[in-house]
Amino acid sequence: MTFQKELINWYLQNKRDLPWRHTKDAYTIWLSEVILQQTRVEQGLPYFNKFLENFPTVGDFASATEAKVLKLWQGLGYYSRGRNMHATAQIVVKDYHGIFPNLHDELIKLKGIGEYTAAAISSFSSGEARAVVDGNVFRVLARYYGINTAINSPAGKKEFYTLANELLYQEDPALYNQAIMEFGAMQCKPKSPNCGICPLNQTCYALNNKVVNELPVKLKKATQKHRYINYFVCFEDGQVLVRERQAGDVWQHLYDFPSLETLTDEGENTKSFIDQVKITYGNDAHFELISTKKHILTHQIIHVRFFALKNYIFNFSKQKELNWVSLDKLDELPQPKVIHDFVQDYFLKDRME
DNA sequence: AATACGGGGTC
DNA sequence: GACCCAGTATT
Repeated sequence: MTFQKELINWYLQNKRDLPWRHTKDAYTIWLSEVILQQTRVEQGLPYFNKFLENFPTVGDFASATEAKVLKLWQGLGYYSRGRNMHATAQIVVKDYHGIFPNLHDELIKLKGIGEYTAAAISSFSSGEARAVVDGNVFRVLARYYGINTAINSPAGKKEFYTLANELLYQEDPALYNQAIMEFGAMQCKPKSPNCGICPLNQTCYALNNKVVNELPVKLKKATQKHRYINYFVCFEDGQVLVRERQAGDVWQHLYDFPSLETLTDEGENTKSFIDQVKITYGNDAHFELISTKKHILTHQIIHVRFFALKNYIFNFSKQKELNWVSLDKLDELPQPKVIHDFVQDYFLKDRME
């Protein structure tokens, strides 16, 4: 049997029953594909259901506020995906009469849709012959064909895309694309795959040459940066002072609190930290540590401290992103996970959901 | 060509 | 702690 037919045969016997596999609707498939970018199926699944419930059509998505979209996205990470989806939904309503494109060359123009997602949506919804190349496909091809070009180098990308499109099963691109990704996720797993039961084990280069654990090759990532963010929680008359995060950093357009960032782990009792607080919030400002948390992101390790702040002065005219909100309103705002956890614990733990 | 962008799961 | 996940956009 050919490589392609082995994969399809394996897929038909082993595939998971996933909701987006029951439709050819480009909008629904777009929802699933963007949600699943850099995200495991198990993590993305409840978000897919939530988005489809809240936004049954692309028109519903387009007419929502960005804050509503980000609130639904809360906890999923890589929030630009949500913001780009919102922008794309509005483009589709405006320029495509609300009919989601299903051809690669149109899809690739839209925000948040790159090579992978354009291939996925077009093949699944229109049957277009475009090979998907995601983390699973890189791994399956690298191992089976013994390719040691780095998958995150430009040369590697080109090489893998070329091979993937040569291998594409022309009779049913959608089925083959699903099959190779599912095979990578379930059988040809990153760590300790069970090669003994693999239908391709007789002809797999990596297995036959004992390099399964060496492939695929990936260039090492940069080291993580440590950051020290001190949040100041102001709570007066049932209202909390929140800050909408702006462009140029993580969590764009999500809400947190006024903060002071330090370059090193100073602690809250050093003179320089106390001076910085007084310069920022006035000489009478008083603060008290509530809790600390280490929050790990891909490129940074954020050491977070929460303080209760009293007797402060804010220059609201200079910081338009600051706003007082009630606890009910706060609960409706999209927040980074580290903030949401704090808010739940500190303000809302006694409330019913 | 490198880096930024989240959060969770696995070993 | 290191690596990975149905990647994309920006520099």
